[in-house]
Amino acid sequence: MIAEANDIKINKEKYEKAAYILKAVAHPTRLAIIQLLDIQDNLTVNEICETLNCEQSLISHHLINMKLRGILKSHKDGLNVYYSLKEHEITKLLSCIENCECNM
Amino acid sequence: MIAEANDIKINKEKYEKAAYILKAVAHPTRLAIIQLLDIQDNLTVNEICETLNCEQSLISHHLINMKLRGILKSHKDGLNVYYSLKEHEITKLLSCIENCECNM
DNA sequence: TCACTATATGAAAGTAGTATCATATATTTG
DNA sequence: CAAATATATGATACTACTTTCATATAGTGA
Repeated sequence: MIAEANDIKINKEKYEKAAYILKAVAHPTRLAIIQLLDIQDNLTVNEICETLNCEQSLISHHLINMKLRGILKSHKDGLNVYYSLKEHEITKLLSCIENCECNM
Repeated sequence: MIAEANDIKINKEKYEKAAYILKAVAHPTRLAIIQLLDIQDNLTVNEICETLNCEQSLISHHLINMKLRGILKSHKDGLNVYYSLKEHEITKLLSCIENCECNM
């Protein structure tokens, strides 16, 4: 067994947490939402739907799920609910993948 | 519609590719495999199984899938198949997520 | 060649994620 | 209060992913 192998077992929980976040992001529409909210904070559900040309209910499911996982935050004002990234840091996932040659 | 919105539509293919890679990685065992191979190249299937305390066939499925997606590479020598990361760059995904506060 | 080991394969079962639709809730305006 | 609008919810169907198991393949050494 290699040197740091034990660390890897111990880090099981770390990998579970990371996978939980990665799963929430590993979807084309979700990535588009993240990119969109990186460019501009506080977009309404409708604005996101229109921009991505996607049905309201589906976008709502995506948004709520990502909020649940701590990727997005939202606040309500009147009829509208405004969504933003909780951390712009998350967009680095995308650039990280773009820098990888693995998808060639 | 906001300024760069068209770019986001145009980048649809980019998001699909990125999601394809992210999906391959968004699993605790796969993350552990990646971390393991980051520490040490050229591990056999059995070494990985033993270290992660996981069944051979399951690990094999994971490895083959990640190889298919260009995340891993392998070469055979005798009975053994040695797997490595195709790009160590991919491990930055993990550190990127760790730096995010989203999973708190 | 036979037995042994390492890995891969493929089917089946189990589980999780995604899309769709109909409808509920909440807010605003007339 | 009724109508209109924005968003959320929940059930269902659909699709994709994961695990398990039995077995195949391929290489090694007696």
